[in-house]
Amino acid sequence: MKDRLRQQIQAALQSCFDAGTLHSGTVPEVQIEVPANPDHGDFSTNLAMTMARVEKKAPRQIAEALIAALAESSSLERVEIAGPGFINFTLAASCWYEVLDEIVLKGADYGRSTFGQGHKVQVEFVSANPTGPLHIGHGRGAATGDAVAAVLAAAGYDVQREYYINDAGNQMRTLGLSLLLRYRQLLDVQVEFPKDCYQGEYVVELAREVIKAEAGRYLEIPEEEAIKALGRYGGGCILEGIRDDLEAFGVKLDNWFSEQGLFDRGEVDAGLRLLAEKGLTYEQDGAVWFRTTDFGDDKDRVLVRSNGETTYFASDVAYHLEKFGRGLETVIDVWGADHHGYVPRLKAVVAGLGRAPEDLQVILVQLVSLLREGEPVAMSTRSGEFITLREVIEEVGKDACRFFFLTRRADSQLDFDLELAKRQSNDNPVYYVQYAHARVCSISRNAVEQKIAIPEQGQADLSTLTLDEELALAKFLARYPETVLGAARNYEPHRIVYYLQELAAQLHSYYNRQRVLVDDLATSQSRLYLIRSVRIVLANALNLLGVDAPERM
RNA sequence: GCGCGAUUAGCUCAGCUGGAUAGAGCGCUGCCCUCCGGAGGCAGAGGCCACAGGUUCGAAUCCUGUAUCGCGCGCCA
Repeated sequence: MKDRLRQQIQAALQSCFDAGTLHSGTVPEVQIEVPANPDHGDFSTNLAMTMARVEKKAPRQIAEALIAALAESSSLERVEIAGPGFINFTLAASCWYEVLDEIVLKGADYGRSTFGQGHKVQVEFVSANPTGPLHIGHGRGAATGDAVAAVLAAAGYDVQREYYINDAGNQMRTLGLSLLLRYRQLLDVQVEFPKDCYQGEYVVELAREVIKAEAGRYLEIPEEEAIKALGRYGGGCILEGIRDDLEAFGVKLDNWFSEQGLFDRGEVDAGLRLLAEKGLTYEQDGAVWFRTTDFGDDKDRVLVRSNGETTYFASDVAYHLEKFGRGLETVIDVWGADHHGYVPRLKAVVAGLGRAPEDLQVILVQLVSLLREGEPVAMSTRSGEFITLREVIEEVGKDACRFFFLTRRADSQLDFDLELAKRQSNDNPVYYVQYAHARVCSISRNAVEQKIAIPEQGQADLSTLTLDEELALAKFLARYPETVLGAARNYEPHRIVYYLQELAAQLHSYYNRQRVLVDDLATSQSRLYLIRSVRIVLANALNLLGVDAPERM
């Protein structure tokens, strides 16, 4: 709708140039927006004001010339100049009826676009170390990454969802050691359990399983060997648990990428060599450094420690080299906000690899504070008393959990109240939105019972949809595709959440004011057609968030 | 100390990349079920968009400075 109007305006502009009523000759970008105030029409443009300078003419004069040149069009009901020089357009109702036909025609595809067609992007998210179960913060990262990926896919991008498994660093040794120590304790060997080992109860449980399966075998073999084996075993078990949790959370990854694999294939060495060849590294104090300061970082970073071990950062060089080697054009990493200091150095990596820094996008996800009836729920990773994602899913359900995680922009802190998330009332936005969907389904069921046929695509006589709130609904539905696109381009899935809440509100309001099923058959049918469109958009939007659209609740 | 991010209604937050009279939910006040699901709706009160400058036709939005808060600053991952 907006695009069509834009073309009309551009054509009018061109004919103004041809006729000499305007003479700057350059067609600027035509910005069209939906005015906040409905009295200002369906769309408005500030074109006359932005052109005032080059045209050396008053905005209103420019606007008049433009309007005069606008081709006669049945779709434009009213065009007027307002305020300092806005041009406001009001479209005929028939335009909005077409939107409904389009929605019903496209169904689940309504809202999808080809904007990103041909572009390969990857969203890497969660990527929690396999040293402990996923906690609530990982859950927010998962919901965010998954929704960003979904929104990008809807915008036409070719999207991969990936989990990077940190299975190569020191933390795997620490896990092995923690496991071995718990194992010894369970077998009545007196040992001290150091602070920097993993404190969580899950380590004890893992140790118990090891005993069940292999009894006291690890008491006999050399310590380092036992640590290694147990680290590998424990990491594998924990990763399985993570997979299960993500599945329960409705997150499907396309790829699980192992850091260890980078070493096994020699890609870490290859990455280091590449940087060296480019002259981006140097040796100092026995360590190898990357000149990240050349690319705006605060200080240079170590790739290879003086003891010969590579750093996590070296793995990341290899990993991102590998990613771009796959033909990905944009790589999106979703991180906890406490890692924000890491952004400049990874941007430096990307630049050092010869890519534009924008080819790497980092989405920082802020902390989640867990509340219960407004009171903070204590959690501390250090003592091992954290709330796992699994527990929260089991308590409040996948849908409420995902929805709440996405109600705020990623980089703002989130208070997540468990009791509120479970409540089944209008305090709770998840139910509010899902209920709108269920309500529409319920009305449709009643229609079927009353033998009122819901019109097929294109078969509805919509001229009975004359009420303001009906046209407002259609207009709002028309904005869904651009909402999806905006969410994709900005990596901001919360825009979908706000859209949903607004759409649900309009639907509930309409429901309370008007009956859908009335005595007049034509009116009933056109209204059924309208709410059918609403249902489609609600379902599509919820689907992007990974939240179910129930027919009954 | 340096860097990053924030600051919008009593509370929690949006604000469509610079537009017209700044919005929503919660909370508060008062209403609406002879009605397709009240898990709902309507109305009201509530604002110096942290502060001070600047950019321009126009600023919550962009720039500079100040204040306050959060986070980060290892040859850890």
